[in-house]
Amino acid sequence: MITIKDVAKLANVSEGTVDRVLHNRGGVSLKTEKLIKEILKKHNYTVNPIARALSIKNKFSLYTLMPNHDKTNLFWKSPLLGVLKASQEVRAYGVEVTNYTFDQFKPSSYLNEFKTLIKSKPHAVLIAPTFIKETKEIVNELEKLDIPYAFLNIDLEGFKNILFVGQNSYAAGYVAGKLMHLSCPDQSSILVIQTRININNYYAFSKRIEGFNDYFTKNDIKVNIINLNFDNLKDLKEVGKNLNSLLKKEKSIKGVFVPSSRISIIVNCIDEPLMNNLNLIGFDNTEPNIKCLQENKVSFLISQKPFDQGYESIHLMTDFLIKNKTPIKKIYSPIDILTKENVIYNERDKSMFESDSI
Amino acid sequence: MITIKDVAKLANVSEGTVDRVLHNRGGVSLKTEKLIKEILKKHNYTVNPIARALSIKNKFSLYTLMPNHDKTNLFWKSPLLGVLKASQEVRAYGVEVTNYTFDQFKPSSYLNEFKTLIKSKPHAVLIAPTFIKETKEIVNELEKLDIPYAFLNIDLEGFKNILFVGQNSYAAGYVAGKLMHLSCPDQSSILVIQTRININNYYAFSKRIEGFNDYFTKNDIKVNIINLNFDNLKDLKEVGKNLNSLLKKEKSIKGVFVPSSRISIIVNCIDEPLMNNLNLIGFDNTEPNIKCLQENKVSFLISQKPFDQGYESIHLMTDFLIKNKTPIKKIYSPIDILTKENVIYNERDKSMFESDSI
DNA sequence: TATATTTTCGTGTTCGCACACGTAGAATTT
DNA sequence: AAATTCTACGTGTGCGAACACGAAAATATA
Repeated sequence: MITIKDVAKLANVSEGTVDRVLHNRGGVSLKTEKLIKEILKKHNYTVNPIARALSIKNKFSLYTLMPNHDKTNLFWKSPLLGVLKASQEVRAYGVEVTNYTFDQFKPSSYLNEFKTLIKSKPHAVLIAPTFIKETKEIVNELEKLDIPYAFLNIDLEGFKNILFVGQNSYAAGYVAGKLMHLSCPDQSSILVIQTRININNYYAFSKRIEGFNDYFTKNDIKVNIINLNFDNLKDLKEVGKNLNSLLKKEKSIKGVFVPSSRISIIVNCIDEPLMNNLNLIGFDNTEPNIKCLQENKVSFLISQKPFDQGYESIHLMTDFLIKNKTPIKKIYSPIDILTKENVIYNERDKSMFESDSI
Repeated sequence: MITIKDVAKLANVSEGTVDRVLHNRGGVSLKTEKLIKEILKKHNYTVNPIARALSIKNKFSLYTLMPNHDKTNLFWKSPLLGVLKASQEVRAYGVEVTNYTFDQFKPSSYLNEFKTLIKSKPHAVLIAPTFIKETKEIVNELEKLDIPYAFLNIDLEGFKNILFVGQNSYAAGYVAGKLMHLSCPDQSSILVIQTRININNYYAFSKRIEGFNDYFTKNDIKVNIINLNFDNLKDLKEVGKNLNSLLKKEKSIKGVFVPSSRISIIVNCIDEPLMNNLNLIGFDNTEPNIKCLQENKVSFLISQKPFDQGYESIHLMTDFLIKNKTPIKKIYSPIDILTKENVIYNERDKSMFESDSI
């Protein structure tokens, strides 16, 4: 591994000159520049990222803004864990990550947290743009201040975010359609359950449903899709009543598709006897969802490596900050198909935490 | 982030003393040691891994030994790419990775390459233990020289390897069984094709078949499983003749399971008209296999993130070398279910190569 | 008490890179 | 010809940790 010093010696100049060429900071005559560049190429010099990181004194601040999580709302735990893990790793590179969370059902909370956050004048921001209208306002402010921003998990279009990390919702829904088709006999009815509790990032859910439906139409498969909306998932008794009576009435329903991470809640509303001939497909590997898989209550979960989403975002943003390297604009997460049999091999948040690998 | 210098100032000692305490190298009086330890804990000091890496002069050599790849044999390309990518990253940490490959059909090649490799007295070795007998010999030598070793992709039991990174073959086969069950109507016959060309790491393949069969027996599903062996996959015409005549004769065959990465070769042997009502399931996301998926010739591929296997092994071994950190003994790769619809989102070898992220 | 031996600790250098600062000599202006 | 920029480069310092060397302090031995 050749160093700047070595190059300098070879070119008969000082290290400073080589450095100037490397960062084309000017002040080098054309011929020495050419000579140095040749030597660099010949020995294919690469910076020692370690030394570089050590010597950079600039400290960067990176702020994240995503929904919080609690018992009933576990999805956002994973991205946060990924972010935290990556934060440890990039700290030594002079990047300080600070996390803000908001109530995902309150646009005002989203906006308020942002307003607090922005006071610290961050060098970059990573947000889960849960509400469209408020995101516009936020982005406006960011662009005014010339602060680069990236989107996590939710892929809003029409913004100048430098990066999106998350799943292609349409494709994920399409895969769900295929799995549903595989699980259900022909001519079945399929129930698609939306929960208005998520009117917020409605966009992703409707894309999933669009993909789901398209699978059947594009492949010319005849099914009867029944849409069901619940305004309030908190009132589980009410939900259960409606759901069970519908299932009793429509015996042709063989599949239930829940395009959100809340399938475990739905499962708990359905009477045991009705579950027997039902194939349920949902999203996301939250703990209760995984439990449903393992107890044979859910056939498939579509997952998206949320931990990795958080983890990778931070690393890519760090690269952007310390190397001025613009990332690929969209990083699509895998569309993982989880079953009872493979779910335990899918993710390992914990082991990643034990090993503070490089 | 508190530094050694800071701690030294707080304790009224020099940096050297703090360093001695940190590495308990002795030569520090009990009371100063106690004082320093208290300060370390109070400000919860953590080493700056960057600075540490820079100052460590020890160079470690890490050797890998895995099968080579060519057009007909693509599987081992991915782990190698992962290894190469990780090698770049750990180089700055003073770990030099050198790769040796062998002909996966020649035990002698395996052994010979090892014998060349071992002459360099590596600090650690990562091998894909393709042949059991020869592996015993190799391990013997390694243990005599006190060189730690890890297994990549193939999980041989009864050895003192510090690490295994790869898939649980039994579980992967079990998942394949489930998918086959989903795809085929009840009472079908299912063809399981083994290729003796792989008698070598036969172990993994037989585990996959065991898992596959167990899925049906444990779930009380009646199928008729037909086993077929081909001694020589090179003579494709011969293979095609046998295969096609069997398929023509046994109309009940609705599924074909190939527990190796060679399903694309099998696909190319089957006559188009016979493909129609056939569900094929194979292993590994090699380029030809992916093509088969996309052309609707194969229903599912079970994959195992081979790139990541290589990538992670190197990082874990590096941790082991430079931090004396013994990794978790077995790192199981995900059992990815690939379909036409989700395959493009599954892996991104290339993008990982573009971004030389930290 | 004087000398020898440990124990305990400070100093200085090194790793590779980034960057502020300084300066010799060339080029230009007056 | 003197005074002034400019150009092109060298020097020095710092980042945080590791470690070798050796000095001072503490203890042991005579």
